[in-house]
Amino acid sequence: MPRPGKNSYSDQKPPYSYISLTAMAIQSSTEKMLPLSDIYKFIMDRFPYYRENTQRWQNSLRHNLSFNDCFIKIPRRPDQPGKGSFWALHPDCGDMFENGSFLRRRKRFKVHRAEHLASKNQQMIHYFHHQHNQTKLGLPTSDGPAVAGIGRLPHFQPYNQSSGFKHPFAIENIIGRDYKGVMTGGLPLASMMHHLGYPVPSQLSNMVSSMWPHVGMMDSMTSMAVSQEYGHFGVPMKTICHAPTQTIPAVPMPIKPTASLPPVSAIPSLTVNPPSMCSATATQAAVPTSLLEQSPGTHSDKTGMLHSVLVHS
DNA sequence: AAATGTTTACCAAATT
DNA sequence: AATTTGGTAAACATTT
Repeated sequence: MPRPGKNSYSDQKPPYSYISLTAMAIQSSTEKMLPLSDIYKFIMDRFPYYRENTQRWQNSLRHNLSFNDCFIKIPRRPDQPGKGSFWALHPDCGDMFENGSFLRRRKRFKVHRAEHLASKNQQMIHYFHHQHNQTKLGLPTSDGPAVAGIGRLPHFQPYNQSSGFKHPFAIENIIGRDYKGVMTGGLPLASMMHHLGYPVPSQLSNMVSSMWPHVGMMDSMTSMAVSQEYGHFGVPMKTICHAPTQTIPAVPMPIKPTASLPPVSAIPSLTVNPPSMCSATATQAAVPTSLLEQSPGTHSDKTGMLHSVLVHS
């Protein structure tokens, strides 16, 4: 078992799956969407482990991006030049890490076939772009720009979870669970960290705060404060679901231990699309290639979505 | 060309 | 034991 004193955890593989890492990156952005390159940056910035074998893990990451429905592509508007699209979390993916494990989800989020079609996709795109506008205009935002926005999609009916999703960090989700029955992957993060040799407060209260500093106080974090790097894995965790009643993608968020919660956009290396101009009306010139009817059961539905998105507006 | 995206296949580990 | 989920490799396709 690696000891905290050693070479620290830097070189250890973070206890996060590519899905959670990606979700973190996306959620950390003010726009709640990032181009691939920025997702890479985010990960490399805080997890030294990923500064190597880039070809390998980035390929895996890309694979995850297009393979999982929880990620959606948001096409760039003409005023947002650059390579590749933006990646965002599907508004309905809810809390993918409910079980407290960022390694393995309980269920894979899948968009029902019917959901792929329809204008919903366009609405989503609109939503994200709108969010972009608001951020740019410095409009009021509860806790950081688009934070509360993600789930505030009145038009998006959570097609799955019947009722509002449970706050992943609700205390019940932390202690009120019979871990015996929980899969290994569902090991509480704190336990996992401990197992990995990370300093983990023994008391629950501390555990909670260590896992979700935004809930508690960052102070207790200082002890765990990591080098100049970003914390060792689990360290600063943050969720963005502050609106219990809404369907908001909830993901862990490693926060930069240094400054007091500097918005990701403040991180130099993480240059989020600068709120540049954005015409409310995106005029995309895209040809609607067979967006709607794709062979049923095909995973290529996501592709169709993209196209459909561009079609209108 | 290089960066992005998509897909298929295999394998291992976790979960049921 | 059978399923699921996640990681990796690889072959392509698409876009910048």
